[in-house]
Amino acid sequence: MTGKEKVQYEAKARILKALAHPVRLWMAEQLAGGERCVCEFVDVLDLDFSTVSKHLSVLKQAGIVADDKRGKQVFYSLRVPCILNFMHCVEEVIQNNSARQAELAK
Amino acid sequence: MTGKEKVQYEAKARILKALAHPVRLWMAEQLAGGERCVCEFVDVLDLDFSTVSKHLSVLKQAGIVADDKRGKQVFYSLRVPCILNFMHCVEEVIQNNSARQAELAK
DNA sequence: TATACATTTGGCTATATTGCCAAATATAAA
DNA sequence: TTTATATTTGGCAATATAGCCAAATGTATA
Repeated sequence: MTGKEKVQYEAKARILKALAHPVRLWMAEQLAGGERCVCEFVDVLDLDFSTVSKHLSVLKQAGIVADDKRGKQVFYSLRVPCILNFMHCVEEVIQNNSARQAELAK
Repeated sequence: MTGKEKVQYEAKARILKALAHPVRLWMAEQLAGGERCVCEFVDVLDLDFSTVSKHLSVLKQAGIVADDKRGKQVFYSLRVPCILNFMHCVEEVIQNNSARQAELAK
């Protein structure tokens, strides 16, 4: 792995890492259905307001979501919908894993 | 987020997390070109043998790669090539981020 | 059998992440 | 202007991750 490659893969990994948390992943998928304000997530997520805000901040830093302040609220939206295509693949991995588990159990 | 959803998103996040490291991401892409033994990665990666082995173990646990012991060597291969499709999207995020940075700098 | 080679495992330290609380900030309403 | 609401920020403790070393395991070769 060359020095240039290293930098590139660190950048890619940063983006994956931003998505690699159950709450952030769920939020990203929710945003595919349209923008949401922080409070809407807090209502559903049984997490501290500050925790939700920080998760969204991680997604924002990574460039995955955009924020838009309107009045007292901040609305977040998905900047890169292609993110979601990947989820099919992740689900495929999970299914393969289950199938293999079942095979081993036989 | 319901209890069932929570479990599902934890599973998805585990898979993303396995990929969310520059070395593991790079190795996964390398494996798209065909199987490699641990020592081949060690030669290129300036990391301890045990570190490389553990990274591959993380990918294996996640179901992303398969291992095959032949003689003294263990060969790893990519179980789920669709993983790589996602990289285009990640690169798109990176490009958007650069473009936005450039716009802000103006 | 003894030895060398390829890999994994256990253990340790350093660092990063998560989530809560309290405090700060910003904006609208009274 | 005071107050309430929405959000962010700073800081802390608990937990997870990364990478090294040393030791254990498994397999081929001498």
